[in-house]
Amino acid sequence: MIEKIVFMGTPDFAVGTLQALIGAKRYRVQAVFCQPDKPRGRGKAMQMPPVKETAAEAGIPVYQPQRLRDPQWLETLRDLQPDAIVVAAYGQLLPREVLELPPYGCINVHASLLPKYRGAAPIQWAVINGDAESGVTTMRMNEGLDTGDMILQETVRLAEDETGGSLFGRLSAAGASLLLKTLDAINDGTAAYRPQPPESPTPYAGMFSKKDGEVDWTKNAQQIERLIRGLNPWPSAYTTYRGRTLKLWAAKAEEAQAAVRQEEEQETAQAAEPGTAVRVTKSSLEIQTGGGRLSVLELQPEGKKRMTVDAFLRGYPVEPGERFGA
RNA sequence: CGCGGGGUGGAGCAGUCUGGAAGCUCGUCGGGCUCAUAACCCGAAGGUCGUAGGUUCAAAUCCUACUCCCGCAA
Repeated sequence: MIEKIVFMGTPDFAVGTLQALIGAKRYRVQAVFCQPDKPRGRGKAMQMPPVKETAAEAGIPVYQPQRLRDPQWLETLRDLQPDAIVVAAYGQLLPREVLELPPYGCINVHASLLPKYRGAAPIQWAVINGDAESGVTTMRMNEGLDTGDMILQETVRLAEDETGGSLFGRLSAAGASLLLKTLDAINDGTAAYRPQPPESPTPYAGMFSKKDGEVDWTKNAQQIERLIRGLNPWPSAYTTYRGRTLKLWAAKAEEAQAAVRQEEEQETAQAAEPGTAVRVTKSSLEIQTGGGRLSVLELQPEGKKRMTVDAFLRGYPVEPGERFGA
C-alpha cells in the first residue's frame, strides 16, 4: 500500500502534481527533492525553484542535492522509507539504487503521449510539430530516459491557437490528476504496466535555449507560426529588425485564398525575399516567408514591452521591402 | 555590484548629445463630406516630460539619489 511518498520535481510543471499530492489526505508527502537554488533574474539573486516554494508553504522538508548520486542522499532516502517516489520534471537522472529503493518504485509523470517526445521539452515540440493531440503519461521509471513501463495515459486535443504556455497549463493539470489516479490504481491492484516500444517515433525532445527561437524566414509561414506558438511564452521566437532583437509573440500564417490576394502575391512574391515586409497597413504587417506570408499580430522590440502590431506600427513605421532577420 | 535598453496627453514613438514656447503617427470627443466606411476634410479636449533634490535667468534636455518596466546573460 502506497502511503508515504517522497516527491522529486523542480519547475512549475511539477507544482500542480505536488499540490495534488499534498491535498490528497490518503497520501503523505514526507519530503521534497528539487534542484539547488540558482542565481536567476536580472540582478543575480538566488531564486528557489517553484516546487521548493510550494513545499515550504506546506511545511514539508526540502532537500536540494547537487548530485543525487552522492551516497549521503541515498542514506537520506533510506531513512525516509518511502513507499513510492513520485517524479515530475526533476532534472536529474535517478541512479539505480534510488529507482529500486521504494517497494512500489518511482512513478513519473511525463507531458507527452509516450513513447513520443521523450526528454525535457515535450510540450513545445507537440505544438511546433502541429500535432492534433498530446497528453500526459504516467510510468514506472527504469534506468532509461522516459522509457519506463506506462501505467496511465490521458489525451488532450490541441486548439488551433494552442501555445506552449496554454498546453503547459492543461497538461500540468491533467498530469496532477492522472498521477493520483495512477497511485490509486496501484493501491487497488488495477494498475497495468505496459512496456514501451524501444524506439520513440520522435527525436529526443531536448531542452530549448534562447537560440532555438530565432525564426528562419525560409521556412513556410505555417511552420513559423507553430514555432512562435510553441515557444510562447518560453523561450519565445524572435527575429531582428533594424539591428535589434524583435520577439514574436503571436502571428498567423496567411492562406492565399482570395483571388485578390493571389494577384497581390504574384506582384510581390517573385521580388520578395523571405523576411521581407510585403504588405503593411495601419494595423497589419505581413512578412514574406519561404512559403506564404506570415501576418504578425503581437511582438516586442528589445527593451520594450510586448505590444500589438498596430501599436508597433505607430512608433515603428515599417516600409514594405524592409527586411526582418537580416 | 553581471551587460544593456527604457519610463514624454489613452497607445506607440521623436525630442535629450549642441538647455530657451510640448511634437509625430494613431485613438477619443464634436462637426462636415459620403449610399456608406476602419476612408477623407475641419475643429476640440487631454501631459506634474517616472520620483526627489541640485546647477542655471531658463531644465524633458546637464548633475546626484531613488523607483518602476524590459532585452541579454545565467
